[in-house]
Amino acid sequence: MSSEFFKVLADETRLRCLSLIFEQQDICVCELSYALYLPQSKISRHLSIMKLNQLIADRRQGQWVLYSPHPQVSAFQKEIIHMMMQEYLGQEPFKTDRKRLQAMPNRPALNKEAAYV
Amino acid sequence: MSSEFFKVLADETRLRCLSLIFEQQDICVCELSYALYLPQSKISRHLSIMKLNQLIADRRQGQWVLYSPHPQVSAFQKEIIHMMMQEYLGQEPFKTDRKRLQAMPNRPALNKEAAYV
DNA sequence: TCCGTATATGTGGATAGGCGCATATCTTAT
DNA sequence: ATAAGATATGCGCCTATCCACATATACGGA
Repeated sequence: MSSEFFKVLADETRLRCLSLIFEQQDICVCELSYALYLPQSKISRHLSIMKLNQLIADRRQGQWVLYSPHPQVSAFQKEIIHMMMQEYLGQEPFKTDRKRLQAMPNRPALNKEAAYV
Repeated sequence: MSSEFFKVLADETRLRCLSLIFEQQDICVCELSYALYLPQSKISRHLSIMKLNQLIADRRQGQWVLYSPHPQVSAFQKEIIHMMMQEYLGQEPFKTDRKRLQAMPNRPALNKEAAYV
């Protein structure tokens, strides 16, 4: 169905998560939950929808599950996601999401290189 | 809400109508209904959603109501709509919609210049 | 092994969205 | 005035979607 992709984008929580994932490349659920200030279960469910639709991929990194852009996102989808980011990153609630993430103490994903050792 | 625009795009019937409207500039409900082979009431309702969201505008032309791209569609929205068209026009059901429209007998909008006289 | 942290998911409830059918309104032609 | 075509919308139904809360599972450290 041609509208599937847009259905995935038709929720603000998903747009907020998606933009952080495409920015950070690797980010875990608790970071998203902290940045968006929303319950973990809500974040997790939206991530699973985007994962089912092949927009994002996940891999376990010890205690955490890191989410990243799916390697098979089409050029079309990538372009739209980037345009969406260009349009919205300067606005609320996207701006505050970034402020909160920056201010998060002990961000797990920042230690992901260390975790490889 | 940042996801409003994508909500409007999250329905295949609306994408099919929208692409015809942006292609034809002026098209009436019965033409869309004929091209998409869907009940008039269904088309009409989806048009009203897109009109509410300022993606399309309508004006009465005698017996018909002609729909066209809304003059205040943002650059962002316009780009996404054009990318959507580039992505989908080569596919079904978009292709068949165009075939049916081309084959429609007595297309009202084709006489719109005559109607001005 | 036991605990704390991180994540996913079952469940039920509330709401939104889409649909078909019938009907009201508007316009033109007879 | 009446009829026919074009369009919008009220209504009820059904399904999808979103949510909060609780719970299950997985992992790492003590």
